[in-house]
Amino acid sequence: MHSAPLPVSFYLRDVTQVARDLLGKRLIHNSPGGILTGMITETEAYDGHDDPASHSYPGPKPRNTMMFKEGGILYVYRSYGIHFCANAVTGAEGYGAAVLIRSVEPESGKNVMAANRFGAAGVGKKDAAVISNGPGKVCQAFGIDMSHNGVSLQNGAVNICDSDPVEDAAVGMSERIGITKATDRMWRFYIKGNRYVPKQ
DNA sequence: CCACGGATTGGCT
DNA sequence: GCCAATCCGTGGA
Repeated sequence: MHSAPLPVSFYLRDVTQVARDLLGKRLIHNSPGGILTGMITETEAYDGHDDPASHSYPGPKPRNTMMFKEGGILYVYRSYGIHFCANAVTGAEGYGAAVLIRSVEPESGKNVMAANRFGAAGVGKKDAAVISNGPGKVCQAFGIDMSHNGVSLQNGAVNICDSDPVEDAAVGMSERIGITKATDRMWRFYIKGNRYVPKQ
């Protein structure tokens, strides 16, 4: 029931393995509005070497600094000038890989998440499936922004805690969404049939 | 200094 | 299905 944050060693493995194993784990944000938790239902791997789609591909830059830290921290970036996307950094110091959290199934704090997404007046008036079924939506619902870039996932306000593994038969794989490079790699992982996972 | 475009989303045709 | 919104890192002049 009460599970511990995943240890740093969990993240010091191949990024595709971490992306797959993060399915079913619990994302937790002890936010100003209350404790928010949800089960990770969809991820994508971005490698530190030979992956043109990765932000780390051009090498260390001001924006991607956190990707090159040791695994087990959060990398947040602004997408299309409007949204934020959250990643779990993986690999050793200097490697430059991360797992994008694309969708989450809300567990605790659903009303706060709905308020974060739609405003207080929108709570209870929108289809729940649309609260966190995309990377920008996850960050908005969970109240994650650039202030969380680089925070530890073990002992800060944002954690990822252990939970029951998802069996192989329930894991779907596909090419990554929304990219134009290295589209041949099947580095998107999701829980089949989950209503918070789009494009199945 | 300036121009370009993206790991997205939601609204309109 | 198409496309605008909107920021800022990055790269070329």
